Amino acid sequence: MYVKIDFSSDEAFYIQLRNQIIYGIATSKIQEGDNLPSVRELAENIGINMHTVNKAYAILKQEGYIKLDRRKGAVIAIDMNKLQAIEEMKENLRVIFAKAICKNISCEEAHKIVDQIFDEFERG
Amino acid sequence: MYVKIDFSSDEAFYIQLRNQIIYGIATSKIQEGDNLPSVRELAENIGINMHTVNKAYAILKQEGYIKLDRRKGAVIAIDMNKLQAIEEMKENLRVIFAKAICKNISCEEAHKIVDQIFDEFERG
DNA sequence: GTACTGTTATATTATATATATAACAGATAT
DNA sequence: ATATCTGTTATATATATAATATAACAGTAC
Repeated sequence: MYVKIDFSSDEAFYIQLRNQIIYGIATSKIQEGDNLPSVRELAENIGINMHTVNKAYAILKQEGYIKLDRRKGAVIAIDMNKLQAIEEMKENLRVIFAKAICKNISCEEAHKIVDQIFDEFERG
Repeated sequence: MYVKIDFSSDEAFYIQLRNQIIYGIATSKIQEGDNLPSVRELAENIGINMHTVNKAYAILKQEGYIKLDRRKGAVIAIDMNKLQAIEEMKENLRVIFAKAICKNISCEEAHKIVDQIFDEFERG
């Protein structure tokens, strides 16, 4: 599970880090029960501050992707509240597909792209 | 075309405003050639600062949703660069569907939700 | 001229981001 | 017991972004 931060990106480090860990779970590079590096170790590896990693972990915990174990540290543990996850997904998709409609992207084209992305993740 | 800002939201005012104008275009409440209210007028109506509205307009212009006419002010004018729009859409969808896969939402379920959202916009 | 556009400049306040140093409580191994 | 590892909390600082305020500018229109 390699993590790379784009220091020239306008996206906050802790958001980039959170997304990459979510990508790791989606592509099965890390899975339920696996433990993440400690905040200090990961911060050292990436070259960012410990508190920035800690913020990413805190958000992943709050969003239901990890749990924190005093012994093992941060452990992948998906909170499977599908209804809630679907509602949040819908809200995010509305903005994206509103843009798509403005740019004349059809529902069929959107479906093709959805398949493409799911394929990407399933192939790792 | 009514615009409402959620003052308690953690989303920036100018982002909320931009999104609502995009929703307006996607639902055909406003269309190609229509002009938006002036920055001062809209700011007054919503109860926010002129510069915040101006920022939203500047972004909408940069993203290819409006053009600025010295005479008419801001006018809806979609820049139809589909390839670019599709690439941007893909990038945004990756994060959302990575989350979906973590939360055990299937590709089929995603497709259903896509249809739902496109329906919402087409019905207005 | 007067009134309307978006735009720019300058300044201020508040919040978010990222860093740094330090300490704490619980777990673990030596 | 001591040392070492967890996440967590506290405090402080620097920087960037967001939102506001007041003011002016260059076109356009009546």
